Amino acid sequence: MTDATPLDAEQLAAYFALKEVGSLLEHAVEQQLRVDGGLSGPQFQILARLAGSPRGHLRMTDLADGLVYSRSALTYQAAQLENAGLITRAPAEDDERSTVVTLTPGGRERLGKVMPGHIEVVQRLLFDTLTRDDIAAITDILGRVRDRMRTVPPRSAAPRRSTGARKPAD
Amino acid sequence: MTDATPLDAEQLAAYFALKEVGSLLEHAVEQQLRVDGGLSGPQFQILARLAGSPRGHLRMTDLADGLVYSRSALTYQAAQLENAGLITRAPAEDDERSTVVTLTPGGRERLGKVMPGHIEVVQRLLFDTLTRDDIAAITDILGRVRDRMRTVPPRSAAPRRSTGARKPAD
DNA sequence: GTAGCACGCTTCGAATTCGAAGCAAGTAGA
DNA sequence: TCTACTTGCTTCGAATTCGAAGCGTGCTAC
Repeated sequence: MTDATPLDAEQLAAYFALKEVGSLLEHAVEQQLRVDGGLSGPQFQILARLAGSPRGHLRMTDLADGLVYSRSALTYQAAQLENAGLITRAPAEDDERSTVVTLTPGGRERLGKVMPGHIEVVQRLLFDTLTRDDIAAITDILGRVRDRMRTVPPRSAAPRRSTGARKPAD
Repeated sequence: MTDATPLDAEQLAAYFALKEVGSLLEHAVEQQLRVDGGLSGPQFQILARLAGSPRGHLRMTDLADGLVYSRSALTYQAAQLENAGLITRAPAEDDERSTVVTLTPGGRERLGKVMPGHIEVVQRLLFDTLTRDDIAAITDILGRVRDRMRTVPPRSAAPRRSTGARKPAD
């Protein structure tokens, strides 16, 4: 069904803009986090999610579901954060398999230290340029896209043409 | 969380939607590229930029400017692509310092092999959900944001505080 | 012409990512 | 209870990223 209809110019522009903005924003944010609080982007996300949860603790799986990282990367970062004293890890009481991650006071404090700068960067880079209508528009549009992405099957089916990938990357 | 002039709910939603969509799209695309043509995202970007340039060749610096990677990562990926026979590298004639990267026929072919699938994925994930108006809207909005981001100084310029008082995560 | 600085790219070591494989705990069916 | 499957997390090795340092080349002032 999808003919090789190339993306038209409008679409290409939208696609590139999306990718570029995402990357630039991410870079700027990571820079700020590192300078202000010695946190990496992933680490900040973990702490932020914990802070946002009712009791300041979540299972590893719950954490992973919200993030885009692999399980193993999460394990790695959790270990880093634990070493830094920002979180603790303990087996869940009701299920020995699960690991419950808890935000320590130190973790909460660190988060408080970087939040103002974080907000400032996002404000300056992203929202200073945008009107409320703009914000509403992209929230609506990207929200729909996100739901769609979470729904659509991961396309394990190869495309019809030139199956084979006959030359691995070497 | 604290109330230190936080982003309001609208802004937060927009911010998260942006980050999430960017990440999901990137992951999906990388998956497809690897399956269809054994290319990584960065590699694809390099080839695509070369293909889009008038003569199929660019200096390393020109390449780097368009991408978000560090110089060293670009060098690494260029070496990979050269080994795979998809590009060549040669010193520039007019400036011995510069390296000119050229797309080989093989590189062009490889690009042709992955493009249909690439387009399909982007179509399915991103544009099937969007109307033309949506597309125009995000192109306009994100285009403005991108220009802004490329312009605004990296924030170390204005507040020159904390020359050495920064504490790494340890 | 030559010293000094700027530029373009590469090399280096450390950190972080991923997927696959491994291990322990839970669950269901006999 | 025993066996097999599922689930949750960690470990492992390879690949990729980054910034700092290194090395030629080009430019400018003297």
